[in-house]
Amino acid sequence: MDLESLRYALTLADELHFGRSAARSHISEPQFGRRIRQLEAHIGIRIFARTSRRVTITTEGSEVLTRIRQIVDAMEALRR
Amino acid sequence: MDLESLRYALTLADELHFGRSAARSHISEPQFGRRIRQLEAHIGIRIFARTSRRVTITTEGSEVLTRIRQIVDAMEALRR
DNA sequence: TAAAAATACTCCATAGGTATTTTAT
DNA sequence: ATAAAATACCTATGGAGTATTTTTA
Repeated sequence: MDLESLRYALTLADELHFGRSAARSHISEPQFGRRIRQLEAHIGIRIFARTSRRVTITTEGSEVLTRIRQIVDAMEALRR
Repeated sequence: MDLESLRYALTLADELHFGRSAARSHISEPQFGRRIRQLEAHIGIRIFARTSRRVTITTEGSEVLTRIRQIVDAMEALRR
Protein backbone atom coordinates (compact mmCIF):
# COMPACT_ATOMS: atom_id res chain seq x y z
CA MET A 1 0.00 0.00 0.00
CA ASP A 2 1.66 3.20 -1.17
CA LEU A 3 0.95 6.91 -1.08
CA GLU A 4 0.33 7.12 -4.84
CA SER A 5 -2.43 4.48 -4.79
CA LEU A 6 -4.14 6.29 -1.92
CA ARG A 7 -3.96 9.55 -3.89
CA TYR A 8 -5.50 7.80 -6.91
CA ALA A 9 -8.46 6.72 -4.78
CA LEU A 10 -8.99 10.32 -3.63
CA THR A 11 -8.83 11.55 -7.22
CA LEU A 12 -11.37 8.96 -8.33
CA ALA A 13 -13.64 9.87 -5.40
CA ASP A 14 -13.48 13.43 -6.71
CA GLU A 15 -13.92 12.75 -10.43
CA LEU A 16 -16.03 9.57 -10.30
CA HIS A 17 -14.59 8.72 -13.72
CA PHE A 18 -11.58 6.49 -14.43
CA GLY A 19 -10.49 8.22 -17.63
CA ARG A 20 -10.49 11.75 -16.21
CA SER A 21 -8.89 10.56 -12.95
CA ALA A 22 -6.12 8.79 -14.86
CA ALA A 23 -5.48 11.93 -16.95
CA ARG A 24 -5.36 14.09 -13.81
CA SER A 25 -2.94 11.56 -12.31
CA HIS A 26 -0.70 11.51 -15.42
CA ILE A 27 -1.09 7.77 -15.85
CA SER A 28 -2.91 5.57 -18.38
CA GLU A 29 -6.49 4.57 -17.64
CA PRO A 30 -5.77 0.80 -17.52
CA GLN A 31 -2.94 1.25 -15.03
CA PHE A 32 -5.03 3.63 -12.97
CA GLY A 33 -7.82 1.05 -12.87
CA ARG A 34 -5.38 -1.68 -11.87
CA ARG A 35 -4.04 0.40 -8.99
CA ILE A 36 -7.55 1.07 -7.70
CA ARG A 37 -8.44 -2.64 -7.91
CA GLN A 38 -5.21 -3.60 -6.15
CA LEU A 39 -5.90 -1.12 -3.37
CA GLU A 40 -9.43 -2.45 -2.92
CA ALA A 41 -8.12 -6.03 -2.90
CA HIS A 42 -5.43 -5.11 -0.39
CA ILE A 43 -7.72 -3.45 2.12
CA GLY A 44 -10.51 -5.96 1.42
CA ILE A 45 -13.20 -3.37 0.75
CA ARG A 46 -14.91 -2.39 -2.50
CA ILE A 47 -14.61 1.39 -2.37
CA PHE A 48 -16.13 2.13 -5.77
CA ALA A 49 -19.03 0.57 -7.68
CA ARG A 50 -18.66 0.67 -11.46
CA THR A 51 -21.27 0.41 -14.15
CA SER A 52 -20.47 1.01 -17.80
CA ARG A 53 -21.89 4.53 -17.39
CA ARG A 54 -20.96 5.72 -13.94
CA VAL A 55 -18.75 5.25 -10.90
CA THR A 56 -20.22 5.63 -7.43
CA ILE A 57 -18.78 5.42 -3.92
CA THR A 58 -20.00 2.53 -1.79
CA THR A 59 -21.17 3.06 1.79
CA GLU A 60 -18.07 1.40 3.26
CA GLY A 61 -16.05 3.21 0.63
CA SER A 62 -16.93 6.66 1.92
CA GLU A 63 -15.80 5.70 5.43
CA VAL A 64 -12.54 4.34 4.06
CA LEU A 65 -12.00 7.45 1.93
CA THR A 66 -12.26 9.68 4.99
CA ARG A 67 -9.49 7.71 6.63
CA ILE A 68 -7.43 7.66 3.42
CA ARG A 69 -7.60 11.48 3.30
CA GLN A 70 -6.18 11.66 6.83
CA ILE A 71 -3.40 9.21 5.99
CA VAL A 72 -2.44 11.05 2.79
CA ASP A 73 -2.36 14.36 4.67
CA ALA A 74 -0.17 12.84 7.38
CA MET A 75 2.19 11.31 4.81
CA GLU A 76 2.53 14.57 2.93
CA ALA A 77 3.18 16.39 6.21
CA LEU A 78 6.17 14.12 6.84
CA ARG A 79 8.11 15.79 4.05
CA ARG A 80 10.37 18.68 4.88
CA MET B 1 6.41 6.15 0.09
CA ASP B 2 4.91 2.80 1.01
CA LEU B 3 3.71 1.06 4.16
CA GLU B 4 6.58 -1.45 4.13
CA SER B 5 9.28 1.26 4.17
CA LEU B 6 7.54 2.97 7.08
CA ARG B 7 7.45 -0.35 8.95
CA TYR B 8 11.17 -0.82 8.29
CA ALA B 9 11.89 2.55 9.90
CA LEU B 10 9.91 1.55 13.00
CA THR B 11 11.78 -1.76 13.20
CA LEU B 12 15.13 0.02 12.92
CA ALA B 13 14.07 2.51 15.59
CA ASP B 14 13.40 -0.48 17.81
CA GLU B 15 16.52 -2.53 17.02
CA LEU B 16 18.99 0.27 16.24
CA HIS B 17 20.87 -2.26 14.09
CA PHE B 18 20.52 -2.78 10.33
CA GLY B 19 21.37 -6.48 10.30
CA ARG B 20 18.92 -7.48 13.04
CA SER B 21 16.21 -5.20 11.62
CA ALA B 22 16.63 -6.72 8.16
CA ALA B 23 16.40 -10.23 9.61
CA ARG B 24 13.25 -9.34 11.56
CA SER B 25 11.83 -7.84 8.35
CA HIS B 26 12.70 -10.96 6.29
CA ILE B 27 14.75 -8.97 3.81
CA SER B 28 18.49 -8.72 3.10
CA GLU B 29 20.52 -6.11 4.96
CA PRO B 30 21.58 -4.19 1.81
CA GLN B 31 18.00 -3.89 0.59
CA PHE B 32 16.82 -2.91 4.05
CA GLY B 33 19.47 -0.18 4.13
CA ARG B 34 18.48 1.07 0.68
CA ARG B 35 14.84 1.32 1.71
CA ILE B 36 15.73 3.33 4.80
CA ARG B 37 17.94 5.67 2.75
CA GLN B 38 15.21 6.07 0.12
CA LEU B 39 12.67 6.91 2.80
CA GLU B 40 14.99 9.49 4.35
CA ALA B 41 15.69 10.99 0.91
CA HIS B 42 11.99 11.09 0.12
CA ILE B 43 10.93 12.88 3.27
CA GLY B 44 14.08 14.99 3.28
CA ILE B 45 15.04 14.20 6.87
CA ARG B 46 17.88 12.08 8.23
CA ILE B 47 16.05 9.90 10.74
CA PHE B 48 19.01 7.73 11.76
CA ALA B 49 22.69 8.51 12.33
CA ARG B 50 25.03 5.63 11.54
CA THR B 51 28.54 5.00 12.70
CA SER B 52 30.33 1.73 12.05
CA ARG B 53 29.46 0.69 15.61
CA ARG B 54 26.01 2.00 16.33
CA VAL B 55 22.80 3.47 14.94
CA THR B 56 21.10 6.30 16.77
CA ILE B 57 17.91 8.26 16.20
CA THR B 58 18.37 11.94 15.34
CA THR B 59 16.35 14.66 17.09
CA GLU B 60 14.20 15.33 14.02
CA GLY B 61 14.07 11.57 13.50
CA SER B 62 12.27 10.89 16.75
CA GLU B 63 9.56 13.44 15.85
CA VAL B 64 9.16 11.85 12.43
CA LEU B 65 9.02 8.35 13.91
CA THR B 66 6.13 9.34 16.16
CA ARG B 67 4.19 10.45 13.11
CA ILE B 68 5.22 7.35 11.16
CA ARG B 69 3.81 5.16 13.96
CA GLN B 70 0.46 6.93 13.67
CA ILE B 71 0.43 6.56 9.88
CA VAL B 72 1.31 2.85 10.01
CA ASP B 73 -1.44 2.27 12.57
CA ALA B 74 -3.95 4.13 10.41
CA MET B 75 -2.93 2.20 7.30
CA GLU B 76 -3.22 -1.13 9.08
CA ALA B 77 -6.63 -0.13 10.43
CA LEU B 78 -7.86 0.36 6.84
CA ARG B 79 -7.81 -3.40 6.23
CA ARG B 80 -10.96 -5.37 6.85
C1' DT C 1 41.19 -5.41 13.27
C1' DA C 2 36.55 -6.42 13.37
C1' DA C 3 31.66 -5.20 13.34
C1' DA C 4 28.52 -3.12 10.63
C1' DA C 5 26.76 -0.27 6.84
C1' DA C 6 27.29 0.83 1.94
C1' DT C 7 28.32 -0.48 -3.08
C1' DA C 8 28.51 -3.23 -7.25
C1' DC C 9 26.51 -6.43 -9.81
C1' DT C 10 22.89 -9.20 -11.49
C1' DC C 11 18.11 -11.04 -11.79
C1' DC C 12 13.24 -10.89 -11.56
C1' DA C 13 8.66 -8.99 -10.24
C1' DT C 14 5.64 -5.72 -11.06
C1' DA C 15 4.55 -0.94 -12.64
C1' DG C 16 3.41 0.99 -16.83
C1' DG C 17 1.83 1.69 -21.78
C1' DT C 18 -0.92 0.58 -26.24
C1' DA C 19 -4.36 -1.95 -28.47
C1' DT C 20 -8.42 -4.43 -27.93
C1' DT C 21 -12.47 -6.44 -25.82
C1' DT C 22 -16.33 -6.51 -22.76
C1' DT C 23 -20.23 -4.50 -20.61
C1' DA C 24 -24.50 -2.27 -19.84
C1' DT C 25 -27.31 1.66 -21.06
C1' DA D 1 -24.52 2.29 -30.70
C1' DT D 2 -21.57 4.05 -27.54
C1' DA D 3 -19.19 5.46 -23.41
C1' DA D 4 -16.36 3.62 -20.17
C1' DA D 5 -13.96 0.04 -17.57
C1' DA D 6 -11.42 -4.31 -17.96
C1' DT D 7 -8.17 -7.49 -20.24
C1' DA D 8 -4.16 -9.04 -23.07
C1' DC D 9 0.17 -8.42 -24.19
C1' DC D 10 4.51 -6.44 -24.12
C1' DT D 11 8.43 -3.27 -22.24
C1' DA D 12 11.03 -1.05 -18.72
C1' DT D 13 11.88 0.36 -14.11
C1' DG D 14 12.93 -0.50 -9.64
C1' DG D 15 12.92 -4.09 -5.84
C1' DA D 16 15.66 -7.85 -4.27
C1' DG D 17 19.68 -10.98 -3.39
C1' DT D 18 24.86 -12.30 -3.06
C1' DA D 19 29.48 -10.95 -2.93
C1' DT D 20 32.49 -7.37 -1.85
C1' DT D 21 34.26 -3.03 -0.14
C1' DT D 22 34.45 0.82 2.94
C1' DT D 23 34.39 2.86 7.35
C1' DT D 24 35.47 4.03 12.16
C1' DA D 25 35.59 2.72 17.04
